[in-house]
Amino acid sequence: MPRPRKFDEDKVKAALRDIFWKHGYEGASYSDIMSETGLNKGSLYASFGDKRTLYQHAIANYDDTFIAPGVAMLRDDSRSPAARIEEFFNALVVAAQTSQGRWGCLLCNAAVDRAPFDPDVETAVSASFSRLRNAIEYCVKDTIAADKTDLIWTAYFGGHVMVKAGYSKAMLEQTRAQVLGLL
Amino acid sequence: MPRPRKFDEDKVKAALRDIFWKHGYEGASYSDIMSETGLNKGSLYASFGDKRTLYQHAIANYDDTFIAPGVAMLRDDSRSPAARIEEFFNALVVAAQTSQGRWGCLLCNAAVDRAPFDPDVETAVSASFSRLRNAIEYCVKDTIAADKTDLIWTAYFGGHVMVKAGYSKAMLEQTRAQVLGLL
DNA sequence: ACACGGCTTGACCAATCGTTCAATAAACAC
DNA sequence: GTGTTTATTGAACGATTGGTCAAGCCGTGT
Repeated sequence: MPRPRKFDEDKVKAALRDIFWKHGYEGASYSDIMSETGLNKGSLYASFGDKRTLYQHAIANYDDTFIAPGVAMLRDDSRSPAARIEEFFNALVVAAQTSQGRWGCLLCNAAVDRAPFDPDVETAVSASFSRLRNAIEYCVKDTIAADKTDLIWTAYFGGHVMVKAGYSKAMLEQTRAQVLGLL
Repeated sequence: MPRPRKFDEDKVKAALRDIFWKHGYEGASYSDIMSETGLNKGSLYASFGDKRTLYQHAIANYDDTFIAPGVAMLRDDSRSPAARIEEFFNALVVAAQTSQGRWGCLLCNAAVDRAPFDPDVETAVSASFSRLRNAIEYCVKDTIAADKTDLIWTAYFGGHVMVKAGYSKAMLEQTRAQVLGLL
């Protein structure tokens, strides 16, 4: 049998996610990728493929790590819809005051800087977006904001743009309050 | 007296705006810039400066051409607030069905892919963003949505993210309708 | 102990990146 | 026409880009 790999595949994928999250697709170079993953190009190509494929792994890992739990939280009927939406928008407030938060949302970044040039990215991003939309729809379906799913949904991603533009925690708290005012 | 320039400065700036709008900062190469502006590198450097400066010209031109008229429209008291907000969000619906619309919003793109790495971009983008926010605030100040300025504002830019992610006209019409439902 | 075969390494590739610059072209003042 | 001054040109720069590959390493099954 062959020599086994000496790296942890999940750790490498998490590193890839963080690199592209922070630098964007074009902004992430192989020297960044090599130093952050601890692998060199040969191993990266042999194990994962080219840069486009690395980026797809990053998006998939982001979806697993951040989007899926968010969807589950929004669909958790044991808490009130308002509490769930509040927690959802808390992510924006927290993002505005942490350095990692300033990376924004990887899906949002991918939609802006990569989706127009890579159909696979467009497919993956819009799939995650839609899953989140459906979770919001489910969460608010029995409230007076039942007909405001898309508004809440787009405001959330707009908030991530504001975070990247440098707006403060206070501004995002206002947005959160106004969303909560809908229900 | 010196030899006069043989290019139209405004046309070059408009070309710069379109190039960065379409390709992003890192995605726009000098071969793109040269072919679209009709100038070669030497002239570009002599007349405008380095790539960072070219990008600033692009943002300034976008602000003049698209943001300033939008601000004026939102502040035009001769029409109803609802009509003005509707026209404002029409831009998203139109964007979703035209190829140029798929470029998204240059400010939004700049916030995502460049603001975190260039303080001058962050300053310019957040200034334009805030001008738009204030115009929305002015527009809705005497309506029942007077306390929903930030929600409308973030939803607008979130909508541009959705356009880049490939969502259809129908989806953005829904968002527009839900925004109009606020007032 | 030995040989097999995938894993890892680092040098190497052509292409392109943003930038610079010396040489040439051209319009004005005289 | 001549001289001055700036605009334009295109070649060249070093650095870096994403990608390849042959050589050696090393855990495994026999």
